[in-house]
Amino acid sequence: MKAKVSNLTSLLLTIVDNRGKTVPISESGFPLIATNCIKHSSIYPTSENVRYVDDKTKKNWFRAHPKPNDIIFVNRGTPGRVCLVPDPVPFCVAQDMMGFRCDPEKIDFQYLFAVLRSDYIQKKIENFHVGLVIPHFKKGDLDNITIPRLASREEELAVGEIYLTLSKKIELNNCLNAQLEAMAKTLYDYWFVQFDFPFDFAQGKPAATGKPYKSSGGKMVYNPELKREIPEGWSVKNLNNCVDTILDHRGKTPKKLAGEWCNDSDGIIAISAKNIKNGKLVNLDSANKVNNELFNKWMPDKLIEGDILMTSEAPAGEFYFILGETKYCMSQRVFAIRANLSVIFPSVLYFELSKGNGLSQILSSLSGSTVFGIRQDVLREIKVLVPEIYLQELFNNILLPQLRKIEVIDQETKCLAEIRDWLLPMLMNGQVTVK
DNA sequence: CAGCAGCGGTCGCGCATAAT
DNA sequence: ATTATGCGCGACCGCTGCTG
Repeated sequence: MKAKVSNLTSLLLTIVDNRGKTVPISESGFPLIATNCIKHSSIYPTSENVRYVDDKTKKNWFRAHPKPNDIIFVNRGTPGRVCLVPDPVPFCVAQDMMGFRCDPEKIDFQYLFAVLRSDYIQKKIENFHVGLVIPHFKKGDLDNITIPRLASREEELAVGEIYLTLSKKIELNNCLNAQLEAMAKTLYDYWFVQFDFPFDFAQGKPAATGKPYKSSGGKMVYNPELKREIPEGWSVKNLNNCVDTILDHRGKTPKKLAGEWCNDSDGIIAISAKNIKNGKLVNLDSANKVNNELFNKWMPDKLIEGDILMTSEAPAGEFYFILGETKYCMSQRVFAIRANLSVIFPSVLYFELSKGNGLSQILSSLSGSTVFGIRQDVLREIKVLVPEIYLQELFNNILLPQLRKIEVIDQETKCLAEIRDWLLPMLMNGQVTVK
């Protein structure tokens, strides 16, 4: 039986298109999103690097604005990436993308959205790339994109809804984690930046049930190294004096170790700077891998729980706290900082470096001509605020379970995404049907 | 010879303009 | 006016070759 297909353009009522002209930007106003906001990791556009347009521009400048449930399609850069437009519409769209409005008589947007995100369509779109330097998808080629159709609109809607339900659960998880992370940061700020950690003044020591230290008049002492007051009894040390070791395998390549990258699914992931972003490991699918033999040669000293991964350049100063899975190979541009447990808890050091006094020092210590980075000897000189050990323990007891929970939720999210992307093609070709 | 700093090249993005 | 593509830059990537 010949599979049913529809021409993409025949399914659309309108195409919102503001390509070819540059939107006048203002300091504030209504958000304007660019192609970098359209990612398959999110149903709706993200708001990274958003710019703004004023009211007048919003009203008069655009040819058209997207409406809720339109599908935003990227034309240039990574052509074919799509996101849905939420209700109400919280942005205008800049150049290099188009908004598809489905004809409800002909197709449900949920289904078209899922299909457009499938590997099948994404690969098709790749074949139409033009442009010598930057891949570009021509509007005219939309006519060449055919959308596979199922036996009935009900089935199509069900497929679209499965895709969206899984995607929404993934977003919910991400949202939950963002909140957990924000809570952790708030606690850190409250205790170690504002110094309002709980303190039992009668006993003269930190206690979970105590009063906020600084605002209750706890004694502060001026510290010349940090150039500000810190609680009495705390110290400031060079990072060098807070670590057991700093693992550094930058510059190692498989060739040098008489091996090669291995693409087996059971290979060990080699993490480079590009894989660490905002406290998470990212894009691990595209990371290089090594086999066990090479791994042992490369990393005689393995990573352990509590190690802090930090990028050294391009960009410098991204962090990841290792919990749970530790079997990673350290590739280019990554240090692993291992806390000296008699001085500082790893969780405290992680927050101090990535959120507290560390990051600004790291960023101001960068050097280099083409690529900016930090040298290991400079990194070791970074000043670290070391709280009283008992307070560190209190903090760690609260934070560690929370960080673990975040890790577990991230794993679940990853799993859901795998299921979704594995299921979609089978739903599309009718191998699996929804009843 | 191992460790590691940083170089040269590519990619993708925002924007502008050439082509139609 | 609309559509296609060139330009320049910063982010990023893999690797080379210097140095102790």
